[in-house]
Amino acid sequence: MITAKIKHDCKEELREMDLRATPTRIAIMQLLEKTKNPIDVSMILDYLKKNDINVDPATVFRIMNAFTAKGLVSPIAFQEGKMRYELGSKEDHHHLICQKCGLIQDIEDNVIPALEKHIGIKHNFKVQRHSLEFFGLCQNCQKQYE
Amino acid sequence: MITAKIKHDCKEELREMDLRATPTRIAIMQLLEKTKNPIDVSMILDYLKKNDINVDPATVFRIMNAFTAKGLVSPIAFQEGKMRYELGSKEDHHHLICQKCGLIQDIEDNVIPALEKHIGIKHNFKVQRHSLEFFGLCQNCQKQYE
DNA sequence: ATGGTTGCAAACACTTTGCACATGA
DNA sequence: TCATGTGCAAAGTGTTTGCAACCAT
Repeated sequence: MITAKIKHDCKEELREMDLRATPTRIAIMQLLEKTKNPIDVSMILDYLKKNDINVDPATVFRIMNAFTAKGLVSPIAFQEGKMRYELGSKEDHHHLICQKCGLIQDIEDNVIPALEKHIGIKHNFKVQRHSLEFFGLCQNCQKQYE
Repeated sequence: MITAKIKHDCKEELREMDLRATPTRIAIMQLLEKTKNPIDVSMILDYLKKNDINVDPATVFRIMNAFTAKGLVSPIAFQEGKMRYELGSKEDHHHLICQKCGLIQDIEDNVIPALEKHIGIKHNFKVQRHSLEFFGLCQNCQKQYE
């Protein structure tokens, strides 16, 4: 039997987090859900504008900070001088970032947890979170240099 | 017998890279050499001011960009919204960053190269560089929560 | 009704840039 | 000498904040 795929109600999800379900917040949640890659504030603004929701950038920053504080999203910084955000706090995946076309792929990982344990023991450092990204060339962009 | 520890002449090092050895650049090189942690521009400015070298921030940014372009330093971004720099392009170490006191420790690593090879094979992604940092609590700061 | 949210304007931090002047090789 | 480096001022991003108006509950 196939388990029912619960299409999560963003409105519910927000209220559960003590956040009021405003149109802007709902739209951002929907964007986050349908976007696989970490997105930044300007991408969010573009999306909202396309959907006739005209918001001030400051509001989006405030929303993303609220979402982060509630653990709804994880902030992640590539080396761009700005923050990106992705849904949830999926600790066990990392990113492959193509330096040419910007493609972002997720990769699963099982070696970092072991490394964290090792660090705890050897360096007496209590790891709370980590950040691991690989920068390079995706399959497509490699071809163009052959 | 002890191998002679060559105290590298910053002036030489700069000229070898086709960079003119100005007092500011020499001082920054010296700071980088004696500082173990990655440092940011404001730290560099503080240091220079203490040594009676009064420079414009723009100049320091230009210098760090030049150093980066020549491979003298590696830029590294923690999650702070600014760049830090460390000498050389030591690819095989990572950082433990204490979220409470800011202490930065280096750790050696041998597992990432294997992971990169695996990524190349499995995902057809050509890794050029990576970034790995662990955020948490150093030995000292852990004690204060006991 | 009322406390959380937003718009707007201003401010802040980091970084880059144009141009004239200064300086290292 | 003269290409390179610097100071200064201005501008460009990304982000935060204060305050009055607004709206979800």
